[in-house]
Amino acid sequence: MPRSRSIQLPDPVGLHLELDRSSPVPLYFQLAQQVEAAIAGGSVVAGARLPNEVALADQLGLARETVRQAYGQLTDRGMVARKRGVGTVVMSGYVGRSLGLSSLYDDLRRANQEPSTTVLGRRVTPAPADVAAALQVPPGARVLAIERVRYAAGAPLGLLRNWLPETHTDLSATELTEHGLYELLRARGVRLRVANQRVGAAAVGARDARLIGERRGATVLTTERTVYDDNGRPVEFGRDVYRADRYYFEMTAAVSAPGTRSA
Amino acid sequence: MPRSRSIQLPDPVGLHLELDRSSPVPLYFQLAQQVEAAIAGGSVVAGARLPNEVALADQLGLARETVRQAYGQLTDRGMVARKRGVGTVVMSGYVGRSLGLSSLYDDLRRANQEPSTTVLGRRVTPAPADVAAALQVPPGARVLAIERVRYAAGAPLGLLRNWLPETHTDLSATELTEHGLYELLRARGVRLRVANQRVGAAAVGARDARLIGERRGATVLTTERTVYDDNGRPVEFGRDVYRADRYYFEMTAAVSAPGTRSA
DNA sequence: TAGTGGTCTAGACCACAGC
DNA sequence: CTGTGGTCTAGACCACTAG
Repeated sequence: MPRSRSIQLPDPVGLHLELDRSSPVPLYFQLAQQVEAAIAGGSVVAGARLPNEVALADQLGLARETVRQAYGQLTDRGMVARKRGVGTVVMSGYVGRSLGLSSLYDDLRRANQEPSTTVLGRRVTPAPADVAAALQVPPGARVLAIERVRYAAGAPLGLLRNWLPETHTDLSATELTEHGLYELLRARGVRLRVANQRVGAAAVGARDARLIGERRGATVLTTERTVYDDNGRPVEFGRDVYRADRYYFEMTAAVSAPGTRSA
Repeated sequence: MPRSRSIQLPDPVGLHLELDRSSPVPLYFQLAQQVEAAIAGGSVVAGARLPNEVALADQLGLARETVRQAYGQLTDRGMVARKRGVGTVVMSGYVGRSLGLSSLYDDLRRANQEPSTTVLGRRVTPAPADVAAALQVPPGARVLAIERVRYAAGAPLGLLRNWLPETHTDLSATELTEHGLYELLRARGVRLRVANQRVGAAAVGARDARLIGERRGATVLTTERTVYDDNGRPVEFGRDVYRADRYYFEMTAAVSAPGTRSA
């Protein structure tokens, strides 16, 4: 039985962490980011134990709750699992790409797939009934309808159709060609909060097929999505169609239950 | 009619909440559940403002952080949005069904669709290479392979194929007919923590088509999934095939960023 | 029994929104 | 300015796991 300073079997991992107390970025967030980077970067292996809360709080001069908040964030994202009496362990199988509000554009860019976009159409038009319902505007209200094709590695990946309420009818085709839609909205001060998405499969129609370089009737992945801002107002409704041979969704879900604090 | 206190425009909603301090269920969790029930039950409408933290903490005799933890949980699930200087507002468009570890079985039961299951096969077999990799066992290791068809409203919905590591090779066909797989695992003390899932679309093969009452080549929604327990060990690998005309995935995602605390 | 996370408290100060 | 949530502290006590 080892006395004071010797370490046990699954020894806590060594991390060099540096917090900037003068930064506007919250301390718990800085900490979470750095630990996440260590995990994603491979410098902390799956199965490794992270330092316990008390020790880490002490080492960093933080309160224990602050460390817990950071660790809790990693728990929510499924990067680590925590158990009483045991510790905080790095999960295996983390794919990193939970279904956030990052657009496909962001995803691909991250994967160095060099995505590009062609804007097929951009016009202000009266909202069809289903779009109006999703955007919570009166049927026939002016909305911006956008149609784009996304390419990756030079070949078409999917067809993106978006509708935006009147507030953003001034988005230009140029902007849309060069930036992701959510990126543009964020730049305009829109704070995206929640997305509801429905993912299904279908046989593609003739026109859509042509646009994405498929045969009519080919299998495609379809999504329908409404995104809300922090006022709870719908800011985008989208219907996308992806080539099944070139795209899939990947997501990570972590359970939440008592004993599985969110922070 | 309440007191003659003059309220502002979007007045905080009235909730009758009761906490049981002697319960083993954490206070923040009880609170979150009750508020969620009020929202889901429609007694609190989208756009309504919830009581502010300080007032609610005072009313319930809780510390503010405890109330924050409850509200934070609702924020994570996309049910409410919170803004400094404004308050906590119930989001519209909440579908309730974020991609947790609930099985399709659970989902359908919740929707009163009366699901049923037929176990087509259940055998212990050497793990194929891909399954072994996902379950992190040596290729050829003994695993339990299950094949089931899920029915809803009397018609086949999808084909479920699961592989479990040696620990649970004793699950019986009877059990699997009567209970969801995750339900059975939980009953055995397995604590599911994280799932990685990949959703795609494909044209169904001849054998699978027959099993789900489709024509060969019909469009199906496919998923591939690994579920991990709280030790970070894989406890299930699954490949499912759903009829595209009868099933889709629906999920809610909430953004996380500083200023959007997880709790 | 010792080590770990889980819950909860009672404060403090700050940042942002809206009047 | 006031009201709201966002962050942080420094404790306390409890519950679970492992040796």
